[in-house]
Amino acid sequence: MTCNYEARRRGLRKLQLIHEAKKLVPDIVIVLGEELGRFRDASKSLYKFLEAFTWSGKVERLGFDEVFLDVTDLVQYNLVLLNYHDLPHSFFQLKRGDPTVGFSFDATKIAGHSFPENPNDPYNAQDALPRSSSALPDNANKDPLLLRLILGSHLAQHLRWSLEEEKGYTSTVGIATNKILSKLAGNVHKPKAQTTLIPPYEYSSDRPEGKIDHESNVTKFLDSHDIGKIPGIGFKMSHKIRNHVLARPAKFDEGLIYGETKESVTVRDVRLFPGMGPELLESILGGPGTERGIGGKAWNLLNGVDDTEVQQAKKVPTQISIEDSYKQLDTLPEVVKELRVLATSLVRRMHTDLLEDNDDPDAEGAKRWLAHPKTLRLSTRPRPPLNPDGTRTRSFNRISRSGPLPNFVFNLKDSVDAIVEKLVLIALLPMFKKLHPQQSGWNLSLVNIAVTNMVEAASEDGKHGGGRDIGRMFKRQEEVLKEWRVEDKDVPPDSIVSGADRPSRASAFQNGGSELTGDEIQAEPSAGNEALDSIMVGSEDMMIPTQNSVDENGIWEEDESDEENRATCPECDAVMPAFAMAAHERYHSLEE
DNA sequence: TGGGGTCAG
DNA sequence: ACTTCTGACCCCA
Repeated sequence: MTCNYEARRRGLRKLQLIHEAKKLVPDIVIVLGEELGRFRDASKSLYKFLEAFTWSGKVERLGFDEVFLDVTDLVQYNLVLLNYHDLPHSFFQLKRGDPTVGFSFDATKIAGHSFPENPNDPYNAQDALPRSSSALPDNANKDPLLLRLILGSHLAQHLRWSLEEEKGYTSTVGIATNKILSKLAGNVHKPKAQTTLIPPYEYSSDRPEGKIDHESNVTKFLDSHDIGKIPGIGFKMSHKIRNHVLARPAKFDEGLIYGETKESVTVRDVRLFPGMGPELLESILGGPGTERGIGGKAWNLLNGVDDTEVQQAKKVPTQISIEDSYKQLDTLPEVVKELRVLATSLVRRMHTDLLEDNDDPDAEGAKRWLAHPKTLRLSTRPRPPLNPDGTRTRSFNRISRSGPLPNFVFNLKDSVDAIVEKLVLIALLPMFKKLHPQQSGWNLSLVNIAVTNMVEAASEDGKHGGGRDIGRMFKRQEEVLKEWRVEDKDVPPDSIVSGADRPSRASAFQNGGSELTGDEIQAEPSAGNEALDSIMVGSEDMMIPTQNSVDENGIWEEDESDEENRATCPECDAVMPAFAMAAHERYHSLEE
């Protein structure tokens, strides 16, 4: 999968085949499996550490070990603060208006590496700087961009140094004016180094006094990159672009399996291809299912243009998922076992990532949910079946089914095991059968379960100093409740459970209240003959576990017989008609 | 919203 | 024999 830098020094690469690696380095240590928890913790701590330096909170994570920082505001502030009479002895303020927190630096030099490394072309970085002797603030405007990047490079160096001091992590940084350029600049010198892409960023030809034209360093930098190396241009898109530029499809296909091509097509090759531009790229990359405006976007990337903002730090993830892969997963008992394992991790992850310490003394629990995922998804990757007869093998990777996440998972009084047990029985297993109607022969190589569709809980702030934000709470209530609104009152209760994959909102429900937790307003159940409906809220959309049989096609079937269509509550062992299980489960979730 | 695709580390 | 375990965002119906 991957290897550390120690191994790379010995000639190993990531993605290398194990037998190759063993040949090269017989004393290689191979570690099977992973332990992501520690990486997640390290990542979070790293991220928090860097976030504390920013003023804007613009800290965007890319995976576990990369992060974009938008430090435009710090740099701008310190640019204004510079004393042009003595740039070599500058001070970078890390806090606004506090000259005591920061570091000294030489504002006439880039910290660390630059691209180009030794700018000895007519555009000399040093020449572009105001001279300390010239003493004219006007000169500072000679090239403010260079100064800003110099400031950025010193800030980066300070951050890297602090990170190593305080957290023990060495790091690599790229400094430029946008995400794509900084990311690529960061690749130039690794590990444990930094690279600043220095101006000019723009091509200029109309210099006075007949001076030589100046190529943009952005173009110079990007041109040598293989198109597939440009962030945002991945496997599929680089394939399409390559095919077009080389004007022939195959031949190099084997060569690029691991992303390397014999016949590399560089950004320059693409950029200078006859007629190349956003329109041609749109025709190459566009089509049904592709991103709108992809041609223009790709063209921008090839030119180093990226106006996407560095995202603000997010309080809750949009999705949490757990997956594992298997040599073979073929029987229902095995599947149930693995679902239990995965669901246990998932519930634990929900607790660590979505639960916050409750500082409200009125609240009954010590923890509160930051967000409630509304949806549960089960995905699998069936191993593609071999086709001896020649019929087309469909090339899909993963298939999935999703449905409402039952609310009992938010119950903090139940044990994780009890929650997992119910989740598997009531939600995951039915979804699995929907996903794999065939009773056997799935040959699964992967199973993933995820919670998505986060509805963020009203923040704690609303209730302190100034009272509760009623309007916002009603708005939230509206959002949370809308899926339970009465939509089709004419559907008789019987039909609720009659079909396994009945559309989920065919029946009429009013919220019973308990999917809201903690401090939230609860809905008033409606009166009268809707009383029955009102308790049947929660997971009744899902198939109810029953005694299943298999029809002649090997399809899962719900048993129609009333006698046998019974379910046992995993919690209290009560036996009841299957259709009542959802309501019963709801009852448990309401228990104090 | 559900299902799927692409891209990323 | 195109990794694994994620997470973000986009498209279409």
